Amino acid sequence: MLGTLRRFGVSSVLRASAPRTLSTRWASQLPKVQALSASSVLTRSLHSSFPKFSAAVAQESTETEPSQKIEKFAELGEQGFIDSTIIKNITHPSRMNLETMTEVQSMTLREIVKGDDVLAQAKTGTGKTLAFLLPTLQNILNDPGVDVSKVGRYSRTAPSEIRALIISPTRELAEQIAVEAKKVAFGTGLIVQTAVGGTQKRSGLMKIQREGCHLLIGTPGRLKDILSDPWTGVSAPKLNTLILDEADRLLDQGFAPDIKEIQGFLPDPSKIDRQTLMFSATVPREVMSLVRQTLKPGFQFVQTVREDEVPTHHRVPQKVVWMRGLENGMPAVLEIVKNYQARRANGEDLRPFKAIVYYNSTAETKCAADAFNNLRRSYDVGTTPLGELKMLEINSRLTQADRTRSAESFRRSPSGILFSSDVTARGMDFPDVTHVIQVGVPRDTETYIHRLGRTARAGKEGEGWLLVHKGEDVCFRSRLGRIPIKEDTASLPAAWADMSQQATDSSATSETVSQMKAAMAAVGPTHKIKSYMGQLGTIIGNFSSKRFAIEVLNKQFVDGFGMESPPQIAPRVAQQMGLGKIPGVNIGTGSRRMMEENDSSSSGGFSRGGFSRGSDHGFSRGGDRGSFSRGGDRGFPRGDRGGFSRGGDRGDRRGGFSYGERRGDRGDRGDRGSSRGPRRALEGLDF
DNA sequence: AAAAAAC
Repeated sequence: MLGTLRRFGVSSVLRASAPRTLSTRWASQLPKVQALSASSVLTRSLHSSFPKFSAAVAQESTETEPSQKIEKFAELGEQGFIDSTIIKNITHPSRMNLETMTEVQSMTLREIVKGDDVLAQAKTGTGKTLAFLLPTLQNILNDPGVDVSKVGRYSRTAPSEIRALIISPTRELAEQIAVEAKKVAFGTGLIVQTAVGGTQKRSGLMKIQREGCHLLIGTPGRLKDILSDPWTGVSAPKLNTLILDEADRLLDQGFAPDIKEIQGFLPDPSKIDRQTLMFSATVPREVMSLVRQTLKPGFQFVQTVREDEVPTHHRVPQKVVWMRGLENGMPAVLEIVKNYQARRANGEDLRPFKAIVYYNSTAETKCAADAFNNLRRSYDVGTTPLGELKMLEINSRLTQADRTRSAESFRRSPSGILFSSDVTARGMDFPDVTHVIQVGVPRDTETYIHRLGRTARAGKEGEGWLLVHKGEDVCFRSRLGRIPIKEDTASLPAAWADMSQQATDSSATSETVSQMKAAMAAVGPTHKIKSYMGQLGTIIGNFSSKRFAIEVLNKQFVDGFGMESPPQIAPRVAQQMGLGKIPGVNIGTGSRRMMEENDSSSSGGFSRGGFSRGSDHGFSRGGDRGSFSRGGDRGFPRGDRGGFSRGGDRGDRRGGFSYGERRGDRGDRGDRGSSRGPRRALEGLDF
């Protein structure tokens, strides 16, 4: 277990009398406040798992000015505290061109150089990456065992010289961190390498073997792969620093086992003392016990987010718009674009429109990207406000090459729209994003916060939009009730248009709706079916009843996608989801066949409503991998899908009687009478 | 049937 790896750290004295059972291991320690340094900033040494601990330290003055001393990078060099080459890389105008440290950077620097374990929470876009890279690279330089000298132009570093490992939840984020690390390390002789999935394993390994490695950055799967394989020659016998970026994500259900396994491949911390660093903008209370088990007792908890504050930016106006139907989502997005472009054309001093549109499933991103591409083609490219916008798409079902291309293209582009799944939700730094638009209630509070954080970075402005079906208002309130989101009932009439009717007037909104309808009609039927099924999986519990949810999805399929009738759901799937007796559910196996036929005759055959055919590359191929459970349930007895449901949210348990019941929202509901307390803490403070 | 992440 994670905890055992940490038990022999610095505080082994404290550990000696601790009970060995997991549940009580840390509970015997007393709370202790170590530092409370600024009105808006907290640093604490955590020893406690006692609830209500935060009350003891909540003595900061309520309002304002960050009394934290402003620190310059240059001073760190003058003091001889940080290597002069590193400082030059950071400060030189032709390089990173940074002058002053951000709060999180200056609050964690000395702790990390000292060797303490640190959990740091700071808002999105405030320089967390540099906060852990700078001291970590300095620590490697300080290590007397590290030789950065060269023979000619060749490094003498071996692949077994890895001193620090950084784990990231996504490939693109790992690459982004590596780019920044190489900038900081330039000219120091320190070697930075990456290990992520979707790339040639062999060539990556050869590069590490040839050049050596001090700092390795990667994603869980590939790291596990190469560290567990003795043939790779890549090992980390001298590793003394482990960094979890987006730590709460890496410690949640999906990733924790991988992280645990990776820790098992690292040197025994009782033999080689290891520093562990965790960074994130969100630290929900659910992960705190895992944090405590993974960090040394007495670790520093640095927060630059005030206790009573939700970790979103006050700079970002956030709006929620209620939609009449799910089919109104795309017209509403189009209306946001048009409204903004009209204001720009009117002479308002606005930056070029650069937006990320988030969906909860990959298939939705595909449908939206295809539809907007259809629409864009119908404009005269480059001459109209919409035609000049680049339409891009990114999700995990694309090939890695396409993912990289989209991300790079969006990063470089001054304007455009990126239709994205949650691959880009965390950590990604696309410069100058003006809008973050989220369609549908995000799966949890943290997801909302991180997506929103793709805008208003590094002191810039931005705006946040959330488009939600009116029937999801209860779900919205329970999941996002504490976030300062304002209702906007005026800006987007397209969100409330009745799309079952052909518009008779000639208003701008009617035009927007009919344009979008035509563009959606031309999207391939396979994508529409997958979108329906994808949404089925994510939103059914958001509505007050399954019947209601099905009705809403069917309406989108017909009135929005322009399809004849709702897609067929396989009987077994329907039963699994407790949809067997729900009115409106179209039970049958026709959808699969339809998609397979459509996929195999790849160049169409379906009418595409006057638009040129959208490119199908990548998606349909990848789509076969996991969706629609082809062979996915082989080996499981019927009705037991091996941990498919998280427990408690399957409606079919009670013989299909599920009408009116609602899913538990992963415990963040507050009306369940559970012993977990009223709700999870956004700030991670009131644990 | 629903993000992500290894071949």
